[in-house]
Amino acid sequence: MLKITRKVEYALIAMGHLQQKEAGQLVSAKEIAEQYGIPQELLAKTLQKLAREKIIQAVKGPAGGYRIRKDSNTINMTRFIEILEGPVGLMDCYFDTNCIQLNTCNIRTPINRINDSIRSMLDQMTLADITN
Amino acid sequence: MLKITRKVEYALIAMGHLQQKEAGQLVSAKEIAEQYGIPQELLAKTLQKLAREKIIQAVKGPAGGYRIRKDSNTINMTRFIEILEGPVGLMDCYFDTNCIQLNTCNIRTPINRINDSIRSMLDQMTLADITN
DNA sequence: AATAAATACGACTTTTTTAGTCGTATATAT
DNA sequence: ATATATACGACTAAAAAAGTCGTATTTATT
Repeated sequence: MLKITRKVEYALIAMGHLQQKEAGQLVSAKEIAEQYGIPQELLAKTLQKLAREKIIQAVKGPAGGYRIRKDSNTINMTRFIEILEGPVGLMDCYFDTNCIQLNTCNIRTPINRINDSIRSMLDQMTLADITN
Repeated sequence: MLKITRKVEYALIAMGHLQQKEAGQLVSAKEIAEQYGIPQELLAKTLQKLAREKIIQAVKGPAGGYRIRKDSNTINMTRFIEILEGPVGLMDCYFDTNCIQLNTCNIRTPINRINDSIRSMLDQMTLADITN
């Protein structure tokens, strides 16, 4: 429980790596995958998601790869995680109110308070806090 | 990600229910399961774990069931969750250092800082905060 | 123009985890 | 005795996560 998925783990490792490079320098998914011993295909798909959301920039073709964007370290962790995994919530009913037990449920409110706490913690944390 | 498991969810619902009863009153797993529409066997096993850890008290035989212990609402959430699910950590390496990538990993330290924050949040939160 | 190396992306399979079920033993009030 | 409750391990089913594959597209290099 409360585990981060590999997708996020790999993405953070990659962001950390990109951040160390000089501004504008491109690094391929292959290079990162080899260096950290993670599956290339999976990392690639993960980076593609980040590129779609403009967290990083992708360049095609040989000698292509990914590079950090200037403001990428201002991205907060809630956003980052949700790009890769979808909604961050201890229970589904934080977002989705289709639960049949909603009316009888006696813990929804307090659980969602915890949820708020975790989210606001992650909101206040930027990528730079992790990768620097 | 960051989801709570059903076991914990069911356990919290049950604790909330028990807390509402008068001190010393017994409630069976069956009764709780029926009232909240959750699988009886699963709830029973969950409550058994809590009983083993002295969070609640079990009484066998007809008219038996479970009751709250006087101090059960002073139990902190980290403890409660870990009784049911084992170690709370965003990554396994928070507890287990068998990861092959430990030396090349560039995110272990920062991730574990987040982990500490979440844990200390849960440490400071008692069952009473949830079930009252 | 051809080639090779990179991203893009959906479909698929495998593995792991979580959820739920079942059988059997034990205790105990009636 | 019997019925009803907890106790608990083994098993099965379902869901989620992890990983793989195939194919298309872009583009630097030759």
